[in-house]
Amino acid sequence: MIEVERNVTQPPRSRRPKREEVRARLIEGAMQAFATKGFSGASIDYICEQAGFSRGAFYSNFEDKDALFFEMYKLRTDRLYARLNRIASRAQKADDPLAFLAAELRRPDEEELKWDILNKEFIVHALRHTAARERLLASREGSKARLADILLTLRPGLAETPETLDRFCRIIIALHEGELTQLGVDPSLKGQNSLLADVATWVFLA
Amino acid sequence: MIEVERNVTQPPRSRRPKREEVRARLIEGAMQAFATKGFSGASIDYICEQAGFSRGAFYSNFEDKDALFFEMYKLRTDRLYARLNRIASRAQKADDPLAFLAAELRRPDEEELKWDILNKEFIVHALRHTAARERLLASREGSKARLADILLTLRPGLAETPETLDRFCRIIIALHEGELTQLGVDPSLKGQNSLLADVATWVFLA
DNA sequence: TGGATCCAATACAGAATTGTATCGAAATCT
DNA sequence: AGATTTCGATACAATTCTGTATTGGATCCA
Repeated sequence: MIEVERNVTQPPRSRRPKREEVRARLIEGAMQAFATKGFSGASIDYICEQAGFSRGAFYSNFEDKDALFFEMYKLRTDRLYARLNRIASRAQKADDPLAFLAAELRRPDEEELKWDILNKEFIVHALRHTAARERLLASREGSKARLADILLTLRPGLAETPETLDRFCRIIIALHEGELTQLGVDPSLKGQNSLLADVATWVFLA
Repeated sequence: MIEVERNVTQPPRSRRPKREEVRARLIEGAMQAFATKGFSGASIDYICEQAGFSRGAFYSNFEDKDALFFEMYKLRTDRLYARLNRIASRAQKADDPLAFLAAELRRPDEEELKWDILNKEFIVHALRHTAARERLLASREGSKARLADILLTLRPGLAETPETLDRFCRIIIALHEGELTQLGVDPSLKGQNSLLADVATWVFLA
């Protein structure tokens, strides 16, 4: 085997990734690994392989697999929040904000479906570990609050009945997650309309 | 150590459990094990421990962990079907069949919540393994069909629009599963009314 | 430039897990 | 009863996984 010659003219561009990048790539690799093998099924070795590092990098950056799992979930949550905020700001300007919201929440990106596996993975994990469950609960309460904000911009009247508002949020979340499950199990449903949209129109009519 | 004396008068009652019982107890133990540790997290050793047998019993009765997992899920499905059939027959006689159905589906038995973990566990597993996904899909189509039967006894008119009927079923399932998730993550919700009931009344009003 | 520091890679020990081979007691058959 | 079959328990070998200790090259600083 002949070694590929290095480009000598170029400055010795940092051949070692920054620590932050190593962390980020490990988290990315963990997403991949957990999505394909599940939390317990993904060995630390396998995660590192996905990320292109050795276990040394892992143990230098994380306490153990749990820690990495939590960081991964946190990242996922941050992105979800960002997305919700984006939707909120755009929904205000939309012609029919309601339809816009339903369509937007539905959008079954491949990316979204992959994340949904991670979401479910974290949920089953949380159902077994109290610490994780409390984190999950807090995170979900955060999402719900953001969703409530969105609803309030659409129907300001709901502010008077926080009880009902909360119920609406829970219904939307339940429908959304339930629909994602169905889509995951039966990909042929992708073409259909969103269940959420159906119910939303009915409910708001009533 | 002094050996405990045996009761000599009693007939030598069969000291070895029947094969069928061994199988059943292993499956029961697997439910326990998968619910507490997850599929990959539950070692065969641990499963056998829960069931009170050694690995010899396991390998004598099942090919591997996957096989046991499928059998367990099958059992779960059978029980769910039985429950749905029971609900169906009782719903027909109820004063307000609709409310009855919602209340019945909701009922957050401890047992039901524990099964829900197994359900989710199987779902995440199925999202990763095509063979499992197809089994799961078939099983869920079965449940949906049974649910459709129930709805038809309540609203015979729906038979004319199978499209809508299917949609109703999917909505109910999505709401139900979504609500179980919320209950699992936040047990303090147990006191509240069923989301399903709310939506059901609204929808059927419309 | 030279030394100190950082940090991912590697080596290693210990534990856990899986699957198979074997054993022996119990059940069944003749 | 004696022989045979059944089947769960045990022993064992091979593999995998985890966590720690060590190493060596890259980076930073003076």
